[in-house]
Amino acid sequence: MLDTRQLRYFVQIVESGSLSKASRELLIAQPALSQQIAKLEDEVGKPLLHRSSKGVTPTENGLALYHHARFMLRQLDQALSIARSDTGAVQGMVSVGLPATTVSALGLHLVRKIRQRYPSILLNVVEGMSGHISHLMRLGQLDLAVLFSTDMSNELTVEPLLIEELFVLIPKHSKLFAADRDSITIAEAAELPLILPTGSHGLRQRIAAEFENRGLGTNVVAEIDSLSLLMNCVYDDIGATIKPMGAVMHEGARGRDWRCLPISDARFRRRNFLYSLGPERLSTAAAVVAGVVKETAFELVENHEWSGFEDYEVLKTVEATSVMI
Amino acid sequence: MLDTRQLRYFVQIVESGSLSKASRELLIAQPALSQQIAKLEDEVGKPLLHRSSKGVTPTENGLALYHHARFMLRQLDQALSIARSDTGAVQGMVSVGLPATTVSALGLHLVRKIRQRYPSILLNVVEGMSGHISHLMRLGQLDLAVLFSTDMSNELTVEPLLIEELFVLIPKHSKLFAADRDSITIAEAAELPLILPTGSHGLRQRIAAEFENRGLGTNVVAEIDSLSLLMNCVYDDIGATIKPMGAVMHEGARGRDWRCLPISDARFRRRNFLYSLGPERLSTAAAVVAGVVKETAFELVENHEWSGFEDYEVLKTVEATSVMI
DNA sequence: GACGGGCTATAAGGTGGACTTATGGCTAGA
DNA sequence: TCTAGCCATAAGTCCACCTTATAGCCCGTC
Repeated sequence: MLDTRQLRYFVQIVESGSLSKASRELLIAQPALSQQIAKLEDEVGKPLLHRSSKGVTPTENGLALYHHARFMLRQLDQALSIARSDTGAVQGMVSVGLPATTVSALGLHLVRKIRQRYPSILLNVVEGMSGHISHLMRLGQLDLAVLFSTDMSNELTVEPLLIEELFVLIPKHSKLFAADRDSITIAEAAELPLILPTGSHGLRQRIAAEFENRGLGTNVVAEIDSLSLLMNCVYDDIGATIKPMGAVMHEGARGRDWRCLPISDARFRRRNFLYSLGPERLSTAAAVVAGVVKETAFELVENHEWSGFEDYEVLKTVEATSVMI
Repeated sequence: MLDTRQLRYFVQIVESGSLSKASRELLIAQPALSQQIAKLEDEVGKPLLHRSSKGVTPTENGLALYHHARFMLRQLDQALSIARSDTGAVQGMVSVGLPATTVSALGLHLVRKIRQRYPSILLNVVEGMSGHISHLMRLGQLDLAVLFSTDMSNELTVEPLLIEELFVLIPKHSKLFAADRDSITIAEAAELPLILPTGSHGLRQRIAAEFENRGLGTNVVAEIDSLSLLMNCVYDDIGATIKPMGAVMHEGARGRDWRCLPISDARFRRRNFLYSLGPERLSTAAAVVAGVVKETAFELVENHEWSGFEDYEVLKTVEATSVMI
């Protein structure tokens, strides 16, 4: 377990460029520094410094640790001053876990709003696959998370956020599907080469299950867990994918055009839920951020700039072709 | 100085809701925890826990520290794994200091590019007034910074980035200046009520100096160091301000319209420079980010979506009315 | 009301980690 | 060759963090 003292010493050594100089600046004997650095290197398992008669320079591993250590020491100062402040202001660190498509759909608007309304809130957005986000939420490492099911711990609060529809996504220039079609059947989708998340992921499993239920196979040509890499591969026409609109919302700005084909006979939909820590552990700042998340989601639904986002309440009247995933 | 062990104990206590339960989970005697928490409270100077016979709950200050501590403990794990990794990949933490208007002009594009091209780079964007950014750069707490002058330490590398023009900014609905005018003279600007940064800031001083050189006073009605607050006040028609285009670049998305009046007889321009740590301390990741910063700036200049950004090289042929601030 | 169990705080003692001084080996420059 | 600067290792000291012991408060059950 890294220790702040070790990090402080290490940063000073890298900046002084020498153990003896650092020892003078820290007012500590040089052999103590030598021992502490040796101990740190043992703990990391790699050499962190090149030693010479002219002093020390960091190795690549040492340099990586140096930059990280510097950031963290700054965070420690911030933590102290925030913990010391008079309460009442809406401030502090709030950690929000968002799946990648949700980051694309909501992230930028959320960050803007928090920044402009609550400049004292330090917003930490953690992006990951939903399995990973739910793991972090369970570990108590997040204040808020957007997830797709309601099977989580009783200690967390959960409320519905929105419903998103899934589309078959291919690049505009794709040869995989007739250019004049603006929707696709589920049987046609099953015939396409598909790029999906790996088999352990919820979305993948439920799509596969729906295909099976209709006697269709899945023609998965690649399994990729990184949204940006997955979208890059799809754009190379390696295969199609099935994702909510969030996956392409900022692709236009990158000069990439997409076709988003609704599945006409089986409209795949996915519920989004907002999880938060229970009230006794939820900070004022996190409660505020939760409100802004909900507001941002509401605006996404209401302004209709992008299709495929629906209010959670509206879908109480269920379409015959709707498939909840 | 906060210590990681203290933070680890504190987080576990808050999550267990009791010192005795936390001591069992950490495999440490309860009195040791009691002493460490008392010590932490001494250091912070505020109570962090409410004690009762049923256990403990965090105070507001305790809750703020809890969330911050959790984030930092996660960062420690990340630091360890990054320091342990085999080198060669472009990864690690990179800290970039950007003034507020530069964040507006470049920040979102920069973050997008880094995220998509180098997902292993953890980009830490530090926003502040340029005085503060240059202070952090001098302290060695940043890898890169965008600043407006070249009078910094010899140990840093500096290169020109772009030139931005300053405009008198008022809301579209403003009564401060005739609605049919699309430029303003410097004498007219001096007559306006102005909201500027405080007197110690470079921009403020240079604007005041240019006014004085022409026998004009400055009619400053407010001094505000926060760009968002300053822009809010300007939008309330309290006064005008003088800023680069970056100050309004994302205001349209908030439903706020602005008039950006070039000063016709004294075109205020400001050079932007990119500072970086010297080569022996610049990580591969930071060098990569520097390249992306330059690329993003270049695109801003080239695509002409916003006026007032010029390539550094082009302005070697100097306009008669140009005033370098 | 008595008892037991749970809670946190304080005191006192022990020990190992973090410091110190001492020393040695290596390199570079005059 | 000598001097100065560098980092590493050894041995000794001391103090911070742990331990056990104890006390006080509370709540629930009988």
